[in-house]
Amino acid sequence: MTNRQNAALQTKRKLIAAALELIKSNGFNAINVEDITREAGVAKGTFYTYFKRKEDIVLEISRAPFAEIADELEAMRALPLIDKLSHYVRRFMQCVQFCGIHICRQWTRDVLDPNEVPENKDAQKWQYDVNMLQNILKNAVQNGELKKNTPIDLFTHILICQMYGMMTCWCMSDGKFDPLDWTDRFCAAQLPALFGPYLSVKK
Amino acid sequence: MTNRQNAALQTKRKLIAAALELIKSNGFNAINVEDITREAGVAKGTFYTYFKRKEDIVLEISRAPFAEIADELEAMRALPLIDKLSHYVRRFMQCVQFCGIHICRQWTRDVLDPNEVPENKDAQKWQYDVNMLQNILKNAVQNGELKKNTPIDLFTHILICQMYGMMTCWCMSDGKFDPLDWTDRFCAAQLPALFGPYLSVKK
Amino acid sequence: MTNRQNAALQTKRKLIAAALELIKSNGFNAINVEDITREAGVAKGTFYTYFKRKEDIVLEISRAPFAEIADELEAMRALPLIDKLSHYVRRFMQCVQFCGIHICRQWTRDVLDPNEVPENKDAQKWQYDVNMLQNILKNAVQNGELKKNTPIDLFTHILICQMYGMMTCWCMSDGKFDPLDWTDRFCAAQLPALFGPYLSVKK
Amino acid sequence: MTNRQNAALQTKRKLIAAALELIKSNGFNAINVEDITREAGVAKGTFYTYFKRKEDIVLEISRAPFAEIADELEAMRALPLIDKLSHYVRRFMQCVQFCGIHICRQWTRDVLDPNEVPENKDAQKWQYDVNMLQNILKNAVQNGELKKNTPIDLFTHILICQMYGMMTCWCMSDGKFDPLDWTDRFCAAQLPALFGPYLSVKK
DNA sequence: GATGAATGAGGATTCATTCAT
DNA sequence: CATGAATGAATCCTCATTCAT
Repeated sequence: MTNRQNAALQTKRKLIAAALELIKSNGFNAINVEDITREAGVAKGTFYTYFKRKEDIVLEISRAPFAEIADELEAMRALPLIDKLSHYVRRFMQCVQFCGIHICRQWTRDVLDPNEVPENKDAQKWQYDVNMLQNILKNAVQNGELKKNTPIDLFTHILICQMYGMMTCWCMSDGKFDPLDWTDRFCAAQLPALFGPYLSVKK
Repeated sequence: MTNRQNAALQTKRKLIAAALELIKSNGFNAINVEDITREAGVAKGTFYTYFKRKEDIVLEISRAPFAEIADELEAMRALPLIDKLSHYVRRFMQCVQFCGIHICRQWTRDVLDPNEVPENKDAQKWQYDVNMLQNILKNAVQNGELKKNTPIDLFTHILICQMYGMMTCWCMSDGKFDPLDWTDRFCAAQLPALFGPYLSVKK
Repeated sequence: MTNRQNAALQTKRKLIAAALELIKSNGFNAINVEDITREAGVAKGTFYTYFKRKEDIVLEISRAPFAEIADELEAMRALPLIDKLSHYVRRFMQCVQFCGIHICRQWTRDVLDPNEVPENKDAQKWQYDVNMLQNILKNAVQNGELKKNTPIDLFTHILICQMYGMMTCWCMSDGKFDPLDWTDRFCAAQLPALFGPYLSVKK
Repeated sequence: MTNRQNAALQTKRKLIAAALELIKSNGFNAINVEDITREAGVAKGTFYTYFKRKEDIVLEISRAPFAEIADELEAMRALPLIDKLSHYVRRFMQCVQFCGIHICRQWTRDVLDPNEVPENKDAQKWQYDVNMLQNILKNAVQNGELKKNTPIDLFTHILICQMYGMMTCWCMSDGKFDPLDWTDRFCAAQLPALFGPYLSVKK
């Protein structure tokens, strides 16, 4: 990578970091592009060197934290399924909290100009999360931890709804609903009940 | 009711009906107050006779359909708890679909001017839904259908999260996730597993 | 007309008058909508109550002066054709000068958003001018002043080109070419030469 | 010419060709410098190696085609004046059509920053065309084809206006007015009528 | 209660141009 | 000569809201 390319990468990172802080504190609508560039220490126009629209930086912000989860799962192969799922859900909700209410709210925003955004970005995030969860369960079936007749699709969607539901409750309850608090209770109450009948007997 | 009052009520209904259709089709941000009044056949200023702010009509839109659910529950007292809950969840998701993605998205919107809106309206809706569900369970305990040690609070929040989660999946999956379809599967899979241990034995 | 309608009309007139002066002095691109409204003594947004786009006021500006010419022609029925044409050309060029170089230049501007402007406004002005000239000649044939075999279409276009050509020379010569000065010389040199063979012999 | 000079010349030609096509298709305002360089296959900054301002490429585009006309006139010395003029006018209008409506419109544009453009470029083009036409007539007087009392100045301006007028009609009629079509009719109708009295008798 | 002209704050976005590499 | 990241000026237009009629 040349020096120039490196400098450009740094500029983009500064913009993302600045946007994360500002949106967490004030909300997406309450800040403008100039706020972001001022905080990042670059000129206003520089924003548009890296992002086509103001909205585009939101997805960029949440990409890095969630990407870490995937890495961690690799390291947890040996753990029992229930623990692995608990960990995944907990980490997911941590990322949600890290991003903050305002960024989560933004995920469900109107897609402003569907004509110019052929691939629906919201759908992308949803599909990405569905896939990751599905893989965890598929692997569990493959390595014999779960029985072959486990309804993977159903369980995947139950868990996704639970996670997105906690996020939405957090956003709509104005903070009354603490997602990390409930995450543990939900996992303890539901995961054994749901997966119990499909766990292979360990010797 | 005088003629004038009646005419006023009609005007308000025309505005709500116009707004529902326009927001469902185009999204809240994509339409303006003039669009609504034009569709309703009244002058722009008339909107502000009935709503203090543009945002206020959103809650008004969703009020009526959800209010019907409460009425129906009255009529279902005799049903077994699982059936009652299944019915409630299904009806809730029907209302969600009736309101449309754009209005659901609006529920999680930033509160634009917190100074002027002392009571957080988003929280109100969330609290309203929590309360209704909680009452169903409390009644079940009171009439002996559920054991006294039933973790009502936990179950209430699990169900609320499931419903809001389905709604959010619907919004974020761009239609791929069919909420009514999954509602039935979720109820069939989860309600017996969760509540089974706490149901009183019927003689 | 009610008082409110009357007040609205006055507002529109103030905007047109302000725009004429500002564009004549500085050019269309050099001024912005706020300049116009400030000069007219109204709020910025008021401009858009009367004009959909900034460009739209240009045609409005030139409408009134050219409309006067049509009225005057009525009053000149009795004059000989050559005099009538001379008068028309001269009055046309006076209107051109009245509007100023900047507004004339604007007539040939790119139509910014053809999708939203179904009827090409530039073509409208050109067609309007062609029609008026054509009518003068047609009437001359009808009342016997011109022979029936007069090539009306050719003469109409020659004259239109001459007038628009003087206008363009004025715009492109940066003032060196004086349109009114040349108008008289052109009329004196060309009108008799062109129309002479087709004028009916007077007794 | 060194290799480097040659490469530079090629780059400039690519830019001019790219700009011609893009402006013809979309108009000067609708394209930006990056469009031109992308089409030409060079970097954005390269544009400014060859042109001081975006506007400057417009005159460069039209220079080559019109320069050809001057060369052709040399070769037509022997032709009778009327034929020579007909040819000139026709070739001029061909160049106008070759450049396209958008570039012609650009010729009458506002001079954006008069302070930095001491010599008015629009005036230059107009003066250039006036001079060329004037020379044709002056030569005709010198070689005896036209009488000494021929009003050269008047005829020059009549013809210039006719040519610029056809161009403007073309631009303003949105294509309805076909300049080449009318060129022939105008020349046939006007040139003999105007110049007839001043042509020297040939033996 | 209805009207609709007037208000004016508000911000994303474009893009010509520069200049260090 | 070529590059392309960075600059930052420039402004049109929208639209929620008010209020005199």
